[in-house]
Amino acid sequence: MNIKDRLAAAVNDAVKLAMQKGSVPQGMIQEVQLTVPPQKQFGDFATNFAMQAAKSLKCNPRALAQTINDHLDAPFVERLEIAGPGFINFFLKNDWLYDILADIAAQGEKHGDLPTRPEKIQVEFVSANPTGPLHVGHGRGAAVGSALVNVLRAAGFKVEAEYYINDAGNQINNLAASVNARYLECLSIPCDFPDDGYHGADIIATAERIVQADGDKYCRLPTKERLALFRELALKEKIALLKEDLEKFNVHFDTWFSERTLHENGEVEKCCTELTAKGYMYEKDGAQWLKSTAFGDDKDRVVIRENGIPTYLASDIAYHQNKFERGFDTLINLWGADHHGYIKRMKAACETLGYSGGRLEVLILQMVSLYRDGELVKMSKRTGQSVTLNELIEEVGTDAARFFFIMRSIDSQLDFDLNLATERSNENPVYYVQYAHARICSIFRQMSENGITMAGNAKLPLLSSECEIDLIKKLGEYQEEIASAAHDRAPHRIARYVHELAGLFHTFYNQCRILGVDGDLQQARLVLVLAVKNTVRHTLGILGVSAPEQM
RNA sequence: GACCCAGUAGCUCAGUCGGAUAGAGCAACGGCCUUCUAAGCCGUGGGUCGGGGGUUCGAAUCCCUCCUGGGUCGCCA
Repeated sequence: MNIKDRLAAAVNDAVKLAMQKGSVPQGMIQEVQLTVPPQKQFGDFATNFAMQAAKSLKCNPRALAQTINDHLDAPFVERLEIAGPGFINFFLKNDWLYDILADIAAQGEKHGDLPTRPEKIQVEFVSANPTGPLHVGHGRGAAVGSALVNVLRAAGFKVEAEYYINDAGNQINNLAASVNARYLECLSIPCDFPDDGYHGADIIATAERIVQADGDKYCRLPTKERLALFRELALKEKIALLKEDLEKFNVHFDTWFSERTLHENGEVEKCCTELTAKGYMYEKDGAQWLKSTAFGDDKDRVVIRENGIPTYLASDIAYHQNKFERGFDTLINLWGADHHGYIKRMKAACETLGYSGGRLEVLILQMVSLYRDGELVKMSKRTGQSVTLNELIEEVGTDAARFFFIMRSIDSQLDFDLNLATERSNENPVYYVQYAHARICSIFRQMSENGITMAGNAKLPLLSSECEIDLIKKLGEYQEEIASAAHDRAPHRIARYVHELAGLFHTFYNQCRILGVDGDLQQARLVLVLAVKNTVRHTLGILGVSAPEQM
């Protein structure tokens, strides 16, 4: 049991004992919550329990706190103070810190991996249409999504990362038509560019590649056949590029799920039949509608159009049924802010399928705006002027881009200033963290060079200066940080945590020498430094940022 | 008209299931390299937490209302 739980239990026992003795009125009491106080002068841990309990027990909070003090049996507590309106501040004997550090040292690189949990979670993210290159908005989704997957895994969940390939529907026909137009253009054959076509330079490149490989031979095909051929060709190429770009950005998917297979396997049809049988579908104006209002949606939604072609929602319903049937307890979808209006109907759709809407969590990621030379760079695919993820990576690097994307709460819009990220990259927080790691690696390199080895029975209580204590405390908070970041689906907390940890390390490094000090102290500090190194590596692993050994 | 997100230091943002004197980075100013990486450290200044009401012992946090910015309201995906 960790120190916090032991302390909470001790407080709880003290209250119960006091109740038995009649020192406080009998009654229901809430769980004892311990927090790390905002200031050191308030101790190692604090609780507002006395103020909370005073309400239900109808007694004076400070008096209750005093009674708890009188009945407390916790030898690891050095002293406590009753402060303000009734806070209880606990000052612990330092032993607990050395226990923590010894424990962390024993875990090695596993520090941060929490015990396995039974829950299976699927995280679906990016899922950009395979009609062109990823842009910076997708990049944010990719960075945050992959970090979320990593933090959930660290927290012990069984997690699968999935990319939903929208390889059916209108946009793919538009893709084919666009490639076709560029192809004919390459061959100087007059043709009109489709109204909804994609103007990106990558489409021209695709057409040029086709011309290079096969010349004008497709001109002789009937338009319909040519389009079908180009559709497959372009799709294959675009998906390959997506995979390549994402790998380069340190984003890996366990499953690439094709929308088309849902149609081909008859899952969309099966799903509609099922919903009709359940009475959640009805006909109106020649179309088939989902009665999504039955589960909180603002209006019912068309599933099968008047022309008999299923809507995007139809495949999405079948897709989510497919996900649930694969045995996931929870589905997490990471969507762009422009899709928030889609949440209600999707949750409603899950309900019609018989799955609680609560098992589908939709995280909304706010937009990214790109600035160059102080001016907003438009990211429209249609204009072909968009800055791609690839270009961003080339300019600022994967590490900086990922760290910046993840560092912020998903609820905040992101202004990405390219000039700042490139010209002044030395001021990036990611370097600050990586530098801490590189410094540590340097220490260990010199340790080896000087023939120093780690003994294994270090006298940890020698680590008694304030900066050492602070560092150990921070390390001790890591597991909880993982758990809460996973629980709240908030990977940005890990970025902040490691930044703070790196800061405490830099302070320590400037104040305390590690190599060349007294033998026992040197050993103890090496244990501490190794623990920091392992923890930094672990966090950077979650963030998908490299941990350089030299900078 | 409805819905979602945001509004906190000069700038970019944390903190939001109520807690103590609201934090960090950048920018500004002043110090620290004969010793493990100065991409670092130490110090200083900087705030009506968008406005107004309410609940509470206690509100940046909860409720109501208004204002501003962004996003969305399709038989597109």
